[in-house]
Amino acid sequence: MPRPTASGHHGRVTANRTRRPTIVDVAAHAGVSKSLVSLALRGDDGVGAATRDRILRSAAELGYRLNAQARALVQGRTGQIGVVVTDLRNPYHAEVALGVEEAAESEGLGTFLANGRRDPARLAAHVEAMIGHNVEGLVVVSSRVDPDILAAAADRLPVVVVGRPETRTPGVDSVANDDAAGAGLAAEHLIALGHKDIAYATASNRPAARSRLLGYETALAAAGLRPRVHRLPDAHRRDAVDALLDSGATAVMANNDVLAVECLGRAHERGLAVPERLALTGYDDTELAARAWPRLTSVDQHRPLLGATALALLASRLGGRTEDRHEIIPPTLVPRASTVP
Amino acid sequence: MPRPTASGHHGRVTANRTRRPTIVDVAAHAGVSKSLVSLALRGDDGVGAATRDRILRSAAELGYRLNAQARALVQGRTGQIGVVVTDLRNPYHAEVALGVEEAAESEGLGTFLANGRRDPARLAAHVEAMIGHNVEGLVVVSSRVDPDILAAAADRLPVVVVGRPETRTPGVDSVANDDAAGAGLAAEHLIALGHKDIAYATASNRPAARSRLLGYETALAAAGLRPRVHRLPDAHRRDAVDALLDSGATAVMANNDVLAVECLGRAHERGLAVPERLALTGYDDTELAARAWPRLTSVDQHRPLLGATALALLASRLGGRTEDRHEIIPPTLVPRASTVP
DNA sequence: GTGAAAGCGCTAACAC
DNA sequence: GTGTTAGCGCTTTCAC
Repeated sequence: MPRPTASGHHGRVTANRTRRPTIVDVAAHAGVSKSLVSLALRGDDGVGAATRDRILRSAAELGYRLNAQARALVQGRTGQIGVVVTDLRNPYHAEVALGVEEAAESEGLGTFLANGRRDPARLAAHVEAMIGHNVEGLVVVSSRVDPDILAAAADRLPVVVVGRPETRTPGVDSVANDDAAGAGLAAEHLIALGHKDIAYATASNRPAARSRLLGYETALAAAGLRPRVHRLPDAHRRDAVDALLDSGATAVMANNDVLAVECLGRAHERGLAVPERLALTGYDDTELAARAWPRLTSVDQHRPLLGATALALLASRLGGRTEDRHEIIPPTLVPRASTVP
Repeated sequence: MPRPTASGHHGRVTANRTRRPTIVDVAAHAGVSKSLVSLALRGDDGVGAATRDRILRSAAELGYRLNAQARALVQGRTGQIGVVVTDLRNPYHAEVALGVEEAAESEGLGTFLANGRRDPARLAAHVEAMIGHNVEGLVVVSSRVDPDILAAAADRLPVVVVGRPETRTPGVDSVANDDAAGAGLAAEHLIALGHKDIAYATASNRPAARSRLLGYETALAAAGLRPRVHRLPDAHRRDAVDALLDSGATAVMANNDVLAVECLGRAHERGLAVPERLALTGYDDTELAARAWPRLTSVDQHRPLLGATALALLASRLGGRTEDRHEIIPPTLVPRASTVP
């Protein structure tokens, strides 16, 4: 196949795009061999200063850009890690990803981000695609990826899951917030404020929700109080919230901020003063909590730290660790006006 | 360099990772040539059924995965597009990206996502990195990328900006919400409700904010009302909001939902009934608006559509279009309880 | 200092 | 049907 004749044209603001220049083009332009170009571009000394300048000038003039894939192919490494998240619309995931990115950046690693959009099949496909793109490690910010997929991935590269999957996968590290402790903090906070009738509201029954429930029950038991759990399913949410508000509880711990804010809105509509008649706590410390009125007491899982920890686990695997690790990050209570008048 | 001896081991749940198998390994395992493996894996007919089965079985057994980079190198295309956003923590960006992704997926294109974290230098670096990874098109969900960077990128591949940059860059397509129309909708809504004293609140003076202001002023002028603009800088926000609430306005249009929710909270604190004493509108129709109390009237820019439109522009450039296009998406008013009792 | 040559994993043209 | 070969853009010995 004859090589397409390189046109002399290389306009900057032209729709007339030319073939992407390679080091061979730069070499020809500068009148040297292609290996010299490679060395010069990477700043290797062992290239004369004059030659190097000439090469760099040629590269700039031609608009040369390194082809990362070609380099990765020969070097056998890409310097990239993959981050696959359940749903980027959820700021929780976005902030964990942020933590991963920042930590990766300071390790000199790039990040490919993929969004599963809540579809397990798509999540699995993204995991596979990441491996296909030769990432050097994978952070899965999701509790919905099939363990088989994770195991297969972990057979090729370090994999760490952020969150609480239904089961742990051998060979896969994990990082999670200490849900039981977080719920305990919120419960103890309410108990300390003198509440005797504290209800727990959740829409989910997944591992994280179960752990939080456990923390709630433990704290109440320790104070000799009776736990009371309300399921708030997506359907009939309104009725379930009303039932909760009518239950006589003076405080409600919600499994997350969205649920809490929903209860808050309904309390307003029914004229229930918050926190005087009803104290409310959320979980996650999202923007929603910080901007609700009254501002919502919540539990901060330290999302960026979750992400940074995930990257640290990846790094230590890359450094040779072989035994599995499961990190638990202690959360923090953020008291606000929804509990403290 | 002698090739590392391929160990026979290929355990699934072992930390003992082996060299990644290539088509050569699969070929050896199946007792055929590597080209036959390549054909079989891509489902080319011209491979006997029995042979193909044997090859596929070998591939599965070895845990073979296609090396996307190697394929891209030889094919000259990656089938990937790049999406670079200002800040993924902002759900606006996340949802635009979502729209791009979905549209790309249905075109058979994969997506690399990169997060600029509000840093123009990092945004620029991501744009460059995307080109290095040989994406076939680039969507920049940001109004902060230097025009020179965009121009240089557009010289190599199709580039479309979502949002309102300070200046348009020749060779770069764009998609934006019709800010003036959106602000007009909100203003007309308030005017129709009988408000005579409508203030406009903004913290920004960037192009999008300026367009919204223009739409506001135009609508008020048409109704013979006097416009009144309040700047709410990040510093002294509280005082500025108080001044706004004390100004005698019966309605406030905020430049975005965050600002609106801030005014809303302060109104609650000062006992101003919303919407009876003060009507409020936001912009963006974020989750914040939908969950505030009372629920906030806002303007929906149709974020996923912005993203999908960006991808359509990319696709038509890839199809050969050379003249620039600038799409404007009409927004929609979402009336809620913060204006309508 | 500089250049020639081999090879990363894959595809595609062409022979057998 | 099947195998051989060249080559994508780059890095990396190894000679000169």
